[in-house]
Amino acid sequence: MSRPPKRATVHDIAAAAGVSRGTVSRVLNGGYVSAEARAAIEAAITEVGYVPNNAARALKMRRSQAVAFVALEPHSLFLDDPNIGSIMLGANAALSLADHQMVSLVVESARDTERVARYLSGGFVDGAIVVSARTRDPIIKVISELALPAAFVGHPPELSLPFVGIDNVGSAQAITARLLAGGRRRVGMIAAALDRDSGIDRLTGFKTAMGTAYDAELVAEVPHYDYGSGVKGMRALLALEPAIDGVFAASDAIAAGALEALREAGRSVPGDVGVVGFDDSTWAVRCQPPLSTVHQPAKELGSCAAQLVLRQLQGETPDPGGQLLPTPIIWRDSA
Amino acid sequence: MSRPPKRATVHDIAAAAGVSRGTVSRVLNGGYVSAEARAAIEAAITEVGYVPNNAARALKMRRSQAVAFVALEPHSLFLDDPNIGSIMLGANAALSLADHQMVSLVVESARDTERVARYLSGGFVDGAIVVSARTRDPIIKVISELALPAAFVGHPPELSLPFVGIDNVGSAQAITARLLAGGRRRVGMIAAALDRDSGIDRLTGFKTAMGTAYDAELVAEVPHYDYGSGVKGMRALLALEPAIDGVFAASDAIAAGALEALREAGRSVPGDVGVVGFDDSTWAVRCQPPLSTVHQPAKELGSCAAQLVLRQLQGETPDPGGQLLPTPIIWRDSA
DNA sequence: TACGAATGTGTGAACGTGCACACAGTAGGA
DNA sequence: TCCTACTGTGTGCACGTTCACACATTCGTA
Repeated sequence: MSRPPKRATVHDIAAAAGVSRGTVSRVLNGGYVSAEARAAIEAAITEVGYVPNNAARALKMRRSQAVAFVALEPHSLFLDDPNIGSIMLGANAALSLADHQMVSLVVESARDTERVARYLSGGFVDGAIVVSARTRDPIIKVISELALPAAFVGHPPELSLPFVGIDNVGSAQAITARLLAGGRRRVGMIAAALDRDSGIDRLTGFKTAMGTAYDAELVAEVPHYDYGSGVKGMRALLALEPAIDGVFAASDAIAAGALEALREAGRSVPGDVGVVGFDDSTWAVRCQPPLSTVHQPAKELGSCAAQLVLRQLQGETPDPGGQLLPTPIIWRDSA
Repeated sequence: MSRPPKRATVHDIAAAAGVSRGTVSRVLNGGYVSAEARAAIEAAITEVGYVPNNAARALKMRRSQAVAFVALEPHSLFLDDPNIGSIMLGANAALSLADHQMVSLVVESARDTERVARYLSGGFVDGAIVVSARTRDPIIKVISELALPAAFVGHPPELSLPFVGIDNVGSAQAITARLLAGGRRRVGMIAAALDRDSGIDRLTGFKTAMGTAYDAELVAEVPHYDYGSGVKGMRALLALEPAIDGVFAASDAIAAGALEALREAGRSVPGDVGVVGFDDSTWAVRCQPPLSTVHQPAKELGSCAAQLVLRQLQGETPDPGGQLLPTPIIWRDSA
């Protein structure tokens, strides 16, 4: 193992400028410094090529000015979820404004879990934004034990931890209601990810909107929010109820798959069957016909989560209730 | 600003176990320790709830066991590029095996550039993987000035820095050649991102394959690798040359857009027009018909870049020539 | 007996930073 | 004149860790 080359420190600056370390520190961090001393030190800084050592600063200050963005289940997140990129960019923008560095950590294997837990607890970050946490994930335990300032995107796994999310129940209910208002009689749902709260909540919203018309037979359960699941789910629904005339898909990707299955079966959309999705992702506009769907404010989710962490960093005790962002319904041609 | 709560240190362990700091350190890092002392210390560790302080360790060791994954231009990267997720996961897997933490940094604004440069130079990371670098990006300057062990995914912006990529020229040439072998006469290209080397190289490969049949008129230039650009590009080509019977799209997303424009124009694929893409992303299989395309080994690109950094961390001087990964052609139905 | 090697433990220093404190000089008001 | 306030600078210590070194004990062997 080779050690990195030695770099200039405040001592070197002080020696080059003919002052003491303290004065250099005051130039860097503010304080009473004479004009001559300041000029000499600033010249010395560029001369010796000084870059501050974050590790030393973090050790002394107990602050790293960095916030982790922890992506659990990144495999499905990065490959299927259309929102993760926007959430990250939203969080980064908010942290950037507060001069904090966002560092994304990916937890894929058990090995990752342990290492990330060490990383979070080791003083390299001041707080964490956690996406896609499942209840009882080991990372959550680490965060609450360390009392690390944190915010969750999505439903809170522990009631005491702050989070930001969307009202999956209400949104699902609203878009289903609008589908029904169009005069549809036999309306089904392709429900996905029923091991996640988002999946469960969307199903709950659907049930609520359907009321007495709800028929458990007309719910096709699929594992993931992806295109392939949509194709399979729609085929299953068509086999079960050929007279189906409306479908709420738990995601846009599923809806796109459903359109494909409907095309196979020779049904027209929205003529024979109305289809609505969820997410307002790139899928929605590229489908034929474009999807009516629920808009997810992904960027805002990211920036709100970042704000939640930043506020804790400033000593505020966060509102434990969490925060739900509005989700406008986008009406296009598919229903 | 509230300070985080005080946490247990090696001193606390030593006090609890009735030994000295040195012995605790030997338990943690290896060395001669008696069985009793070891047992007492291990009990004390769990008792006081000790977690090592990375900042202090990094300061002393001049090693953080972390490698940065720097995403430049994340806006287009995270929203348009289908490969970035796989590249990240590949890099993370390789780093994870070597017990290194991957930390992703996003550079979107000028403010980010400066902060990330500080972060990279501050001792929080031992090396960096850089994706989507443009020549003369300020980050590149920082990396080469600091002599930070680094690897680039994509073409090298400086010839002296190691990189891993694919042979864009050769791949574009190969798939165009196979398109021509099918008997197509009037073959065009939708070329994108001509300010990036990948975009330029794919165009060069196309020209080479076309040889004397190359007609600059039949190249539609579009800004990005996305769906919308594909629709516009194909419309332009159709307007220019209604008899066009083959198209090489610079990405799968563009190819998908081209299919849409062809459907609008009432052309059948692959009957009237053959279409090939690039990337082998999720677009390729969800299109109707599925796309013939060039497979990008995204996961391998990530893991190779990680290896390149890890090897430098172990003192090897890297092969400055870079490394090109094979890109198999996937033949489906679109041509 | 004496010596070196192997095993086990404690102490001091250092990594680079920021801050509390001490100290010096000047100015202003009671 | 003395006390206080303000400006400017230097010194020592602490953050939590690792490592070199010193020291102690046991054992095998010349």
